[in-house]
Amino acid sequence: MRLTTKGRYAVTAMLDLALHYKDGPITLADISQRQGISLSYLEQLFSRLRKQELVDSTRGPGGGYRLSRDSHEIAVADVITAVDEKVETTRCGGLSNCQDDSQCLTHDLWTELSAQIHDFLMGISLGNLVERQGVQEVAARQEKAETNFAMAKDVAANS
Amino acid sequence: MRLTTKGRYAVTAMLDLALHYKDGPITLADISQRQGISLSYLEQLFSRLRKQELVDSTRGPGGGYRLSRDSHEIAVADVITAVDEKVETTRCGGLSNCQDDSQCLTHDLWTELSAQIHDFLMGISLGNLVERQGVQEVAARQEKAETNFAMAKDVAANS
DNA sequence: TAATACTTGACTAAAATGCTTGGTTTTGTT
DNA sequence: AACAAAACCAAGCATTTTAGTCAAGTATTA
Repeated sequence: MRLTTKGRYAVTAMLDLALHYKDGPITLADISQRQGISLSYLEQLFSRLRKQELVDSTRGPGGGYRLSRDSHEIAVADVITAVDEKVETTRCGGLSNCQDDSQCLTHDLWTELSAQIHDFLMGISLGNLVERQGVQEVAARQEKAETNFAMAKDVAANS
Repeated sequence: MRLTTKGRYAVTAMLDLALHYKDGPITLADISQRQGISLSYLEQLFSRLRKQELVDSTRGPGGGYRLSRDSHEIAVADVITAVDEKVETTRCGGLSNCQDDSQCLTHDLWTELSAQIHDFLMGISLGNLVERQGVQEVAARQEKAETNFAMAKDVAANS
């Protein structure tokens, strides 16, 4: 399980789809504009996302992409593994060409940790994030308002 | 919070240190041989680990590295952030140069997810992993013993 | 039939990766 | 004092990955 900017772009784009689910098919041009990701890079990402059947595409005018299933049925881990091609993580190939016990030991430890991270991300769905945001949005607005207020006070004090 | 091969190398090396904690200072040459990581790459990684005060070094013959504190006091997240230099993750700089609400929304969502991953990895210490392995090691040995026994029986049966 | 939208592939600049080489210090041992 | 084992440092380098661009398509439908 890797976690790079590539995966972040994919997750961000998928979240955009989840947020605009009701608006029918979403064009990549829309996502590109909203999220500041280049159109052709999105095309690459969505090619993989479609092959993994995470999104459905509609061609022609009025077409675009939409999530293939409910946002609660798509885990963050699904999105990340879809765009990150497999990299051979184990140097010993998972079998018995290890040099000594120590090597296998730490490899096992890493494998276990990696599995835990994967499980963790499997437990978080796109819908999950969007929902949580719905709740926090209010709090965030309030906090922002407070900050703005504090800053305004500072400005006033320094003038 | 990124999660790349670089971080994996660092965690693997630190786990090696944790496992050989009793053997006094561990040389990078030892880790290099055991874990199959090049010496100079380890030097780069440990330069950062030392600056973050995750390891103590001793120079001269008989020297080497050891964990700066108990393996339970070092989180996996500590190790990963030590070797991964900061990358600007937010396109809008965290402030108000976002184009519209949608952009900020998904950025917030990603930030939240990233924070969750970080928290998760903060909750896992090196000692934690080693302990868990300690439990599994016995099981592995037993399984191995059983296999050896079965193989010995086969050999006996075929003679 | 033209516009819209998706597909494919070749290409690229920049960054990251993993390593090499060639040192310099520091320090225990002989 | 000489030596060797180690940490430390820095420049450079080949390869891969990233994050795109560009161009030339194909499919769909107003």
